[in-house]
Amino acid sequence: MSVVTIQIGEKYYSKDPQSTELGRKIISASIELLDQLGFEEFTFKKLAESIGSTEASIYRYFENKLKLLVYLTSWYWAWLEYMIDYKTHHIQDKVVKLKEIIKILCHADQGDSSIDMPGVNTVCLRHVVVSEADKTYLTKKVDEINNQGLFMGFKSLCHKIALTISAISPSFEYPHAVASTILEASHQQAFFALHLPSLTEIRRDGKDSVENQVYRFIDVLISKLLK
Amino acid sequence: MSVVTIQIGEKYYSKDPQSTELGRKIISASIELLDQLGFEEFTFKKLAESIGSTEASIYRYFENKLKLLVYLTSWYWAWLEYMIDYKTHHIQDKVVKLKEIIKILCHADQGDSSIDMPGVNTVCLRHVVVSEADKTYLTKKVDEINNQGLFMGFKSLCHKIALTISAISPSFEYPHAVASTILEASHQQAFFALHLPSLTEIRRDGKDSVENQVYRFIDVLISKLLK
DNA sequence: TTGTTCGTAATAGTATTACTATCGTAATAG
DNA sequence: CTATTACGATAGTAATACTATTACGAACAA
Repeated sequence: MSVVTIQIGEKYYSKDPQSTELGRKIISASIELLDQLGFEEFTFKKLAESIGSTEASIYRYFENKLKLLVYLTSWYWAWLEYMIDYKTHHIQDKVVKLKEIIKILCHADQGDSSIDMPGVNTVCLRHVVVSEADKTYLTKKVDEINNQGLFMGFKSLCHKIALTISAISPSFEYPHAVASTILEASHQQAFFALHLPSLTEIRRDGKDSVENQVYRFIDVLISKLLK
Repeated sequence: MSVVTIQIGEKYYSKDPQSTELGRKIISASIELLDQLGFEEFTFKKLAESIGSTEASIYRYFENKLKLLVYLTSWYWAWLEYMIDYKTHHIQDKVVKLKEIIKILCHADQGDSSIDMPGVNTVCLRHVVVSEADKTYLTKKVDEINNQGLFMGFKSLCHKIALTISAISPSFEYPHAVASTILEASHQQAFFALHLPSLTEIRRDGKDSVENQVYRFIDVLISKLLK
């Protein structure tokens, strides 16, 4: 059990939420409130109430709720990438390595939570990312946010997966496209299993967990693709 | 060149927008305004101004802007499914048929727009669906909307694709999961090519159109998967 | 000790959004 | 000729997404 701090660059916030008690409360409370309410119903006023502070105080840390969501998702991507490095750096066989990466992406390795973060409920954060992360880029502000470099975390993770794909199959022409597709699919299929089950074969009431089923689906997909 | 009317069930609206002049203006204007502003900035007030009507009048047709978006996307799915039927019903070879379906999904067949709709700018609508369609289900209201049967169009399209996949590869265990994945990927990859190009190999400035490149990507994916 | 500065938080205010409710009138249907 | 519907106009409400101003408390200097 190790404790790790994930640093998020200063361009994500107006004031570093990790630097003060109030800031850390904002982060942990916002994760739980976003999970409960969803992004649309979530407001800084409700967040302020839940931690006994005020709206204006929260605006000192984050410009608006979209920026806060971008911060949280970036934290999540950085955390995933850290776990991938930590758990796969020793693996020589590239095929085995990719399988392990997919397992981490799908959270199919929940059991051995060898990395824990103080003040961050990673289970809640995962729910938030599954349901809300796409909203960070499905907005007219994409280009603006992208120009500020705030999608670096996602790009970096995608590139890491793409590199492993290329190592297995150097002639394959779509490593990044496949990487971004499986990243998105790992969330979508889990979401569909819970809310729109006729869109997937993954079942919430099976003997196996949704996470494991999603892992096996993506594993089949990748295995056949790179054969 | 044929003219077709796509019927949308009455559970989608308070008053049928196809039944009046104002209703049809609401539909065509909302597609262009959603394309311009994005879902977040889009309001019924702005829509009313753009067609010289009032907010209250629009509320007579749609409960809220999410329901309007659900209506528009359902229309889009129904239109895609109609085109698939129209263009592939005669194809015997299931592999060829699936390729044709994918071509239609990716809009790689834009050239021969043999089906046109009066009052619906299908190019704009496609943009809106690519950028906004996920928001119809990425909300806390998913289950409510789903219980009202408003995702039927998407499910039906997904099922049609899944059936073709099963016809090619009867033992394959994830036909629906693959169908929903490629449906989503066909939008995402096009979006990434325009806004986050480092997430994909698809390029907007290539010799080939984005649509054609997306088609070839998904075709490679499916071909290797079902071999 | 007193005063100044500084960061932070609470108060209050604004423009906009997402509706709802009521009323009047023109067109239309029976 | 009457009853309905369709629509526009007006008004109003609660909440949202912010912003500007003020008040407070600790730290440091004179």
